[in-house]
Amino acid sequence: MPKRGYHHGNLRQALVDAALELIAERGPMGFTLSEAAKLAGVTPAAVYRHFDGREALIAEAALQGYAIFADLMEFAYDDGRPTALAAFEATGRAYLAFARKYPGHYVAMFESGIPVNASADLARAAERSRGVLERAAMELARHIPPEKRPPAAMVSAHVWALSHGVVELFARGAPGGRAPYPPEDLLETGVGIYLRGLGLIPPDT
Amino acid sequence: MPKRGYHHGNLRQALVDAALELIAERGPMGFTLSEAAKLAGVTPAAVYRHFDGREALIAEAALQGYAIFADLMEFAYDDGRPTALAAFEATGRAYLAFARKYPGHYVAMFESGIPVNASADLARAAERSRGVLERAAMELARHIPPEKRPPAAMVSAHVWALSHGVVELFARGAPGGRAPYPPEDLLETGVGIYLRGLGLIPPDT
DNA sequence: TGTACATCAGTGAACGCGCGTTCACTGATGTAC
DNA sequence: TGTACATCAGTGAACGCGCGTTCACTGATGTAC
Repeated sequence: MPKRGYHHGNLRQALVDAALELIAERGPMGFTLSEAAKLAGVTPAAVYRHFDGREALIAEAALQGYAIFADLMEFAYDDGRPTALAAFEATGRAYLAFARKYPGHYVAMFESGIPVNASADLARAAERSRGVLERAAMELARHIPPEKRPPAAMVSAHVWALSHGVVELFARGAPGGRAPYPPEDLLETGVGIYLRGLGLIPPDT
Repeated sequence: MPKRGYHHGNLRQALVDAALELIAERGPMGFTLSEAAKLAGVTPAAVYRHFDGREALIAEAALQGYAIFADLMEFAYDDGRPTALAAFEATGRAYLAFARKYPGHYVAMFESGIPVNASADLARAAERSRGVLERAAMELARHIPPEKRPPAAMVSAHVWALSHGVVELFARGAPGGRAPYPPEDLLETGVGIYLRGLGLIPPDT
């Protein structure tokens, strides 16, 4: 829709997209409201028709990110098919894929310092995405004898932390020098060893 | 040493300390050169006697961080005593302890976007700290039968990623809501399960 | 011990700049008749 | 189909502010004799 001229057509979303681009490029603190406006082809003052300010703009970006993220995770989990184990691993891979494909959203969600309870919508969206990973962990844990079964919330926290660490350290500019292995491999092998530790994969495969 | 008056005495370090405080409080992008100068009780122009600019100041903070970090890791590793396993676990704990005790340094090192190869000194300091974890992983791996032994660099990357993820997600403001478990416990259990997966801890303990 | 002088760390005024935010406005779009 | 009017998204000028950076300077400290 090449709506040009005085009225923009869909400035609200254009501003979010501009913010995402700038966030991905320069970090959550590395851009200004005016830059986002300029990138969207609009005067800084126009932003105030749609957002209360910079914070609100980032919050909207994070919100959209959580929605996409949750959808992706749910799709990958696929209600636990074909097996709880395979579905769990797919969820981990989806995490990394999301971080790769939507770097702006990822940073807005996890590095912008925006608290999840900044708004009810945001809290709900974040809760939904966390829920998928936790459900995957819970289904998986059912295959462990109860007396040595760690809480599902703990398992999902472990995998989440490992995934996040891989993204931050090895899937980006990488502060620790270049990545020794492709991030995908690192996550795959890491989760594999972890699942062996839980007794969910036979030790000799 | 209450040196007051026209000359500061040790402005260079005072500026680094001020920067660290501001970084810990507001993130690597959340402070200005002028603020750091003011916090050190000095005119913005005075900064240029000691640093080329904001970047150089942060780089110095990161450099000092890497030095402390490497020392801490080496101390915790203690040349593999009492056992390779115990020393490895101690190293992981030291990682978390460092992040807790030196938040400004930690952020300057891993979240400021300063590339490690910004200077030779920085690269060397970063290399030294990474070396400790890698050596710990290598010693540990010697207890695994060679044919199923993952490369030491991979093991250390796994543990590093897990530690970093725990720090970022659960040891701070925490984007995913409040931490479900204390970060120390999360790392301890996570590493424990991982080491079981490597066959380094018997599966029934 | 005292005096003259060199050194140099930090001052303070100045600059140009881009920021966030406000405001009355303008002109494109949609609707009623 | 045409005309009059209401709506409202985006303009552009204006503001005060704090930033980074420069510069000639000042005054504390150290040293030579």
